[in-house]
Amino acid sequence: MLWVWYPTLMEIRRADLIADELEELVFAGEFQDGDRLDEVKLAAQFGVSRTPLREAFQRLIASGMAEQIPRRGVFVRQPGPVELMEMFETMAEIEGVCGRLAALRISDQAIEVLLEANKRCQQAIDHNDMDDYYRENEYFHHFIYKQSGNSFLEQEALRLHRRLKPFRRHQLRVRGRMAQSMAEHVAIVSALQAGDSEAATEALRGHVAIQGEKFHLLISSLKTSKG
Amino acid sequence: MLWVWYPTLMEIRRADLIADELEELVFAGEFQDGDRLDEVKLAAQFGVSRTPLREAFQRLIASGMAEQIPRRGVFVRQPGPVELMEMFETMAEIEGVCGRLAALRISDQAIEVLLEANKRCQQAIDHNDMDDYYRENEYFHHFIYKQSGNSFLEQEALRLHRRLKPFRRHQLRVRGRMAQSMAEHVAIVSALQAGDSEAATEALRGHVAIQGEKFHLLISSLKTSKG
DNA sequence: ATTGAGTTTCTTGTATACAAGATTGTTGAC
DNA sequence: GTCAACAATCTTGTATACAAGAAACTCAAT
Repeated sequence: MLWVWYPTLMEIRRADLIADELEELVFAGEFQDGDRLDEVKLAAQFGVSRTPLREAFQRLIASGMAEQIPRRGVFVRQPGPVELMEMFETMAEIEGVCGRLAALRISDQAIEVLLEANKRCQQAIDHNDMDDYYRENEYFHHFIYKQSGNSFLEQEALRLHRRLKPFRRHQLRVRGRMAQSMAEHVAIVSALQAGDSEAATEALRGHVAIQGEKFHLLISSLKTSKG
Repeated sequence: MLWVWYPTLMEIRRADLIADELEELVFAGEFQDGDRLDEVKLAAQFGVSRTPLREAFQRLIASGMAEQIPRRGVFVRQPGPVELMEMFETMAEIEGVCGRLAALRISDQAIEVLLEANKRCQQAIDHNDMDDYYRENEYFHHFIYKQSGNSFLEQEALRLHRRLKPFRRHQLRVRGRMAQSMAEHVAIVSALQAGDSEAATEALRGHVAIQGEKFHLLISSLKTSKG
């Protein structure tokens, strides 16, 4: 027998909603590294019982945002400077890989899309609209992940990209960073257009890695992300 | 006040044990793609209530081994041929990255360790001991992940390596594969020793990618993994 | 004041109870 | 026989109850 499944409200599970909210809270720096996630307090806060909370915890644990010690509790794990550097380096390498594969597989049509995206990035710079630039930049990168032609890799890249989001947010404030970033984008598209996988790898790796290299900026963003 | 924490039995949580067992069952091919994980049946099977099971499910879901449809249930997701190819390609690229960074950072002492590991690999070949070779090969790769000097990347590599384990298992049975694999190992160590990041990347990428290229073998291993 | 055994309280892990959506089965109209 | 409405049943999602380990507290001995 056959029936229809309406993909209307996919999230009727409070546990999922709570997991989302908790992730936001951790990203927003509402918790210090090592803070215990108090089941009872949070249950009261969210107006639910402990059950859905504990399911939500498992999601945070699996994504590395929290750690569970049996019979002790669940503790949030904020990445320290070293781990952050490692995460940025990994992101840079993975983006490099996406670029490599994209250079081998991208279509002319997709190149056009990237050129359009870059045009919008340039407009954002012209208007000095940082939020807009951030949005367009994100689109640019996500689109390249997709052009790797490997949706598994794409998902992994998206996952890490999302995890690093809160630490990348303030990077564009650095004087002249937007313009530099834009120039790198142009170089990236050129490499992709030329089908030069080497150049695409290097361009993307460098483009992302630069964000991880400002050690003091990272640390300060860590310290100020709370307020 | 201070107290001591004995890291004796870390897993007193039945939920964690069950998650491990479920992962094993999925890896072992006990479930078909799309099979529903029946809470009540499994609860009876494991001799626990639904609660720990549902927590275990979240772990499978987070690792992509199962999918949850609200109000419908949790369904196992076995990768099809296409996704498997993508996962192997991603693994190859990530190992390439590990090799690249390792070439830049590996110590002479670590090189010695790899040479020793290769010696043991060769012995396994001489004795035609496939299990032993498999074990030594795994050690070899894990050790290279570590030499990337990036423990975040290392963890990601380990995660994917583990996820692909069931599909790599039968690869060594291919005629002459062990010897070829061994030769590649030698080339990899040479590249690392020379500090040649390019060569190390290529060598590792090729070494892993070869496993994903036997499309029919993968498919057949998919079909026969059940029996 | 410090230590440590014994006790109390708190928290987690699991079982069970209950509510609501999803599936299946039945019945009657056509 | 097909289909639709309705009812019965099953399954999931959440709340609550209970058991046991961990942390905090008490208080006597030194």
